[in-house]
Amino acid sequence: MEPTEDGVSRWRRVSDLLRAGIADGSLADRLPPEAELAERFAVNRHTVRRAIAVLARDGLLRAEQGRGTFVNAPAPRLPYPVGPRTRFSENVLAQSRQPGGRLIRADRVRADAGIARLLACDPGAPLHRLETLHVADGVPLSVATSWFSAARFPGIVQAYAESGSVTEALRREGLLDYRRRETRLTAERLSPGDADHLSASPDGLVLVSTAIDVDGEDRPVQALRTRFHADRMELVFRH
Amino acid sequence: MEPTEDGVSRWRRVSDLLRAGIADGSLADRLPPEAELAERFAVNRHTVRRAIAVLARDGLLRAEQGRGTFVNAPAPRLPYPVGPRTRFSENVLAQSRQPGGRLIRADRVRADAGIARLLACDPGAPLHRLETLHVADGVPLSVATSWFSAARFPGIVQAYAESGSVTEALRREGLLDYRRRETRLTAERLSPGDADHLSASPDGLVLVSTAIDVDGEDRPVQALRTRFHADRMELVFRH
DNA sequence: TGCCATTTGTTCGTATGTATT
DNA sequence: AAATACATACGAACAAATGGC
Repeated sequence: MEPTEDGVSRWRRVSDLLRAGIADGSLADRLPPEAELAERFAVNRHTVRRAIAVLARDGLLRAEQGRGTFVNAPAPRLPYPVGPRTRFSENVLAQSRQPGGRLIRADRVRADAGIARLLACDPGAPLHRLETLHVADGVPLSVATSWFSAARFPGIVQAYAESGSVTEALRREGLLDYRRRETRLTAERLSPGDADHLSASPDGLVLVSTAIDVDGEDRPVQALRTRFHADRMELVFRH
Repeated sequence: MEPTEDGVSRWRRVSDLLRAGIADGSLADRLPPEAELAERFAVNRHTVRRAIAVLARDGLLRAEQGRGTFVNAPAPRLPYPVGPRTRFSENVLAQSRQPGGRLIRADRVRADAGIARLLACDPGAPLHRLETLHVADGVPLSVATSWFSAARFPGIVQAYAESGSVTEALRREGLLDYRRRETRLTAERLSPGDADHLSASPDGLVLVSTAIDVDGEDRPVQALRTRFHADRMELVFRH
């Protein structure tokens, strides 16, 4: 028997092919019978069945005995406007959904070179680092890591934990208003930890936004690295 | 002993973890010794060695007997500012690189529902569809599909083929200026065709931008779906 | 109604690849 | 190098549900 040359098992490869076919619409509505798929992918029907089982567990497919296997329509992506005054709660409420969030982790770190440049502080400066999860109607949409000056915002962790909102936490720390200065975007694969928090398949994709928020004097107050689940939302920029 | 429950062999998982660590910078410059990595990932040293061998073959790592294993620095991402007046050539020139582009394909199509909504035209309206490739210093950065009204811009294909620039082609068709109204962003895996045009590995990622350009009277002139190679550039939004 | 083709669900057995001891 | 345990893959047969005639 031929080995799995690239370290990925056959059922997994078939599963990925099916997932891609569903995503690009070439497999619409109803899947061909297992026997036909087995022939098409040159694998045993067991292998096809295992691939289907995984996708069914993820909610993409639904197998009905005697009838066939069907493609579940995916939820549409939630539009997420990004601008100078982006606020997660407002964006979610604007779509008639219930926003929510929770603190995953908080710790104190020292600024590395990259963060120091973003926050315009000295490398090694003490920072609060927060890992937060953001949900709409109970569905996880994004995970964010944010860095704040520990000197300027000593109680930010406590304030966030109590209020569940960055805007409100900063207000309690004396900052009445802030705005987004810059957003940089790339795409990445989900890290295992993020996949866990987002209740997502580990081979999903995220839009990674690295952003700087500044106060009224244009001084950075927050560095932010947000991983948006690419299947669940799309970022919208109005120019 | 934990099995490979998810269909991916252990050396492959370790390989992916190392690749991710290299990508996000948590494994910089020099790798820890194999024995330490084996302990960290809770696998045998043989497994770590196999994982490293794969990455070394791909050029990400370089193992030197008796010294250690080192990370080869990847090319940095090209920053690509996006705003109301985004022009590919200007962005590339601003990074001291030589912009270029070529027409991959051009044909006439009829507007489907989605494009009709974007272009504010009737479904079924005749359109020119252009598939274009954009490069900097000979490195492919993005592939774009754009749609233009065939009635309003009858010679757009010819004009683009001759000038290699959308701005210039529209000018020849009588449109002196245009601007970006909206950009929507998601992330996807590379399609096989795009991977080919971008000279990229077929499991690479793209940032997918769906945008509308409008004329002085705010009427849509171009619908645009651009796939930016996520490893080669990052989109920058100033707010 | 019953019959039959189709399709998914289940259970054997057997062989091979993978990771560790 | 050998032994062990587990995961993956294939083949064959049969059971159970569905739908058309």
